[in-house]
Amino acid sequence: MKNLQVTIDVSDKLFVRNPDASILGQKIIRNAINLIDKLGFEAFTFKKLSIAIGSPESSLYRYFENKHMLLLYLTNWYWSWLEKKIVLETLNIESPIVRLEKAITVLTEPVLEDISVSYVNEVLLNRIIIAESAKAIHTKEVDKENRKGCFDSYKNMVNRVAEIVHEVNPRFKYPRMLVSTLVEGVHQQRFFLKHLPALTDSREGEDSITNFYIQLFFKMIS
Amino acid sequence: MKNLQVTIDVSDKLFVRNPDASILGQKIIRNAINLIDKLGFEAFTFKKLSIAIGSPESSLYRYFENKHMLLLYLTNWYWSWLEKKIVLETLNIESPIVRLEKAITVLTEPVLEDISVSYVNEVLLNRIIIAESAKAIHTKEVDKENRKGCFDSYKNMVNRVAEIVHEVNPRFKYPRMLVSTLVEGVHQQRFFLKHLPALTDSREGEDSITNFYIQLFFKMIS
DNA sequence: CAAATTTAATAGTATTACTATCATTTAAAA
DNA sequence: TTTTAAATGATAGTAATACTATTAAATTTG
Repeated sequence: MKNLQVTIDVSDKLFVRNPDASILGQKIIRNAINLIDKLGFEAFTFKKLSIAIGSPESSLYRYFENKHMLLLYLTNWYWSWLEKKIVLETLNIESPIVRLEKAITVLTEPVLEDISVSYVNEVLLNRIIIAESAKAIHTKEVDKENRKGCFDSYKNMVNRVAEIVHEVNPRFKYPRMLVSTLVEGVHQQRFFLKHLPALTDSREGEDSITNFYIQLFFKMIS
Repeated sequence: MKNLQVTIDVSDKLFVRNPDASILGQKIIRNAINLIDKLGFEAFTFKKLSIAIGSPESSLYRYFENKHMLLLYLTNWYWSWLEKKIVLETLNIESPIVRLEKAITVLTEPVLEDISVSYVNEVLLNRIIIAESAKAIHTKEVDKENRKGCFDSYKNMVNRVAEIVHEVNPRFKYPRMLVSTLVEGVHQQRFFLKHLPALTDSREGEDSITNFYIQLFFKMIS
C-alpha cells in the first residue's frame, strides 16, 4: 500500500467556501467525520459539530449549505481518493488484465490501515461511506444535484474502471453496470456482514466478500 | 401475473397498533405511501400525513412510534409481499431450476401494473423501496432492531430463494450473498437508470437490468 | 498601517418530532 | 339496551433542529 499524500479535488459546487483552504475548514471536515461515524448521519447536527469544534454554528454555514452538502462533499472526496488510488496502482502496467485486477483489488479490499496523513481519516470515511452514502444519493434533489455535478467523482471513478474493462473485453456490453454493481455490492455486503449477517454467507475473518465479487466480476466479463 | 388478494403479515414489533385492523390504520398506510412517494422520506412528516388524512397528528403516534417505524413497516410489507409472489409462482413446479428461474424473474422484473386491490399500492411501494429502503437499514439502531425482528421479512425472502439455489447447486457457497446482491443491485440500477444514467449502460425501454442480473445470477451458480 | 476578509458571539424564527390531557364518538360486553 | 371499554378528535405544549441575521472582534492581505 502506497502512502497517498496527494490533494484530492472536490467540485466547488459542493461547498460555499473550500474547507481545504483554511484551518477552520479542515477542523470542520475532521470533526464531521468523527461525529458522523460516532452518531450516525441522522443524529449528527451542525450544532453538535460546532460544539465539538468550539466555533459558533453560524460559521459552519459559511462552509456548507447544510449537512447534506457536507455529506456529499465527503462522498465525493472518497470517490476521488479511490480513483487516485486506482490510478497509482495501475500506473506503468502494460497488461490491461493486470491493470483490471489491480483496480478491482482496490475496489474490493477492506480499508483497514490508517494511511491518512492529512485531516481526513480514510478508515472512518470508508465506514461512513458504507453506512451513509446511500443517503447522499436518495433524495428528491438528485436530478438537480446531478446536473450541478454533485456526483461527478463517483461517475469518473466508475468510468475509469469501466474503460479498463472495455480494453480487456470490448464486446462486454455493461461495464459501468458491472463496476457500480461491484462497488455498491461490496459496501452493502460489508454492512450486512456486520449488522445483518443472516443475509450473507460470509464470516468475519475470512474475506469471502472480496472473493465473491472478484469471482463475479471476472465471470461476467469473460 | 396473478392477482394477489392475500393478507400480508407484518411483525407486531413494528407498530404500536396494527394499521391493518382499522379504517384509520389503512388510511394511514395508503396516504403514507402516496406522501412518501411524492415528497421523499426526508420531507415526509407526521404533520403532513395528519393533514392529508384529516386526523390529528397524535392519532398517528397511536399506530407508529415514528416515521422510521412506519418506513420499516412498509419495507417489511413489501418483502413479505414479494415472498408470497415467489411462493405462488413456484407452486407445484417440480424442477428446481425452473422454480429458480421463476423466483429470479419475480425479483428482477419491474413492478409495473397496479395489481393492488387493497389499500396498498404496490407500484408506489416499489418506488419507495427503490428510493428509500436503504434508509430503513442504515441507522445506528440496526442491531437492536435486528434483534427485535425488524428485518425478518427481508431475511425470510432471501432465505427462501437461497434454498432453491441450494437445491439447484448444493456446492455453491454464497447463495444468500448472491440473492441479496441481486435484489439490491436491481433496485440500485433502476434508481441509477432514472437519475444517474451515466452509471448504467442501460436505457429506458429495453430491460438490460433484468438481463444483466439474470445472466449474473446463473453464471455464478453454474 | 489601512482595508478587506474571516471568524466569534449572540439572538431569533419556523418547523419538527414528539408528549399530555380530556372530551367525544364508536364498538363490544353484559 | 344499557354499560363499559376502546378508539379517535381537539387542543396545547415542549425541546430540539435547521437555519438566518447582526454586530463586534480578530486576522490576513495589499
